[in-house]
Amino acid sequence: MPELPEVETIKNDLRPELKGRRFTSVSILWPRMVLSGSPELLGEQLIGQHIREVARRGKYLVFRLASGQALVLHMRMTGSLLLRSASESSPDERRYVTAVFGLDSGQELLFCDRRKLGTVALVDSEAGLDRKLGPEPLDRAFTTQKLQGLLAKRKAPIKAILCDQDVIAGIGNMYADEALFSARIHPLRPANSLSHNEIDKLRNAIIVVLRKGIRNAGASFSDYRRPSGNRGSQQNAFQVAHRGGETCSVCATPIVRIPVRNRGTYYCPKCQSDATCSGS
DNA sequence: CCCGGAACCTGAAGGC
DNA sequence: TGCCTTCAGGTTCCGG
Repeated sequence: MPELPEVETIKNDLRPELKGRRFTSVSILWPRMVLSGSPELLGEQLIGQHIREVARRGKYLVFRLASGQALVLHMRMTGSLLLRSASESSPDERRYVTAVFGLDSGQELLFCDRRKLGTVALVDSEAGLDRKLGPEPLDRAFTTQKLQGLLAKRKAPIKAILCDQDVIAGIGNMYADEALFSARIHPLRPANSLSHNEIDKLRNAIIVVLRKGIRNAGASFSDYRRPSGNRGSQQNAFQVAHRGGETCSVCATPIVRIPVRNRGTYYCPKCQSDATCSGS
């Protein structure tokens, strides 16, 4: 489940390898992953193009091309990117490959995706991404005041709002739970019920939790791998995410799992008091 | 506009 | 052992 820290790690790993490289071949094994036109057209337009920059916006990985176009990839839940010398990938790695991008370095970029939900699109501009995504939580512009504005008038559970890409770009199920635990806020609290102090704590928690995730190269609970094939280590550092039944590191109360918008949500019932409490 | 639920996707895991 | 059900969660769509 690549969220912001996972995609950021992929970007950081790929950038030095791919910057300045040229696409020499494109092979789409799962046609439905291509959102822009046909797989054939994607290949036609991509082959020969140089990669000017590797970037990230929210959970999207963006290859900025010399032509001004951009190749935009999304891993969804089970997607990963492996960078391998041509034909050096193992059968295990090949098993779920949905696309192969050949490069003039002799390397191959493999899009691996067990559930085939990942997507790729060649776009003329990144403006479409900016239109549909909220602010980057690690930008300076993501202030407490900004977050307060985003949460105002939203009465849905704060957990659901944090995962809404229109509100903030890049936070998903795992890091939302971690940020709420760190800020000691119950996941079911209506977003507009948070006090200014709580919003301030939440903003700081979001930033700290995401930065820690990046420092640990992301969380490899299931399919996520770095382009080298290595795992991240953030899964070992989570306080509550995917830790149902284990004891809270602060108060030893068992971590509870509840559905919020049909998503598994982990929290400490003592540290994150209750949903009706309006905080201090 | 806002909210919640369903659908999409398919392998893994667990029950019997 | 094997069949069946349930689960996973990012995004998109739809109805209220």
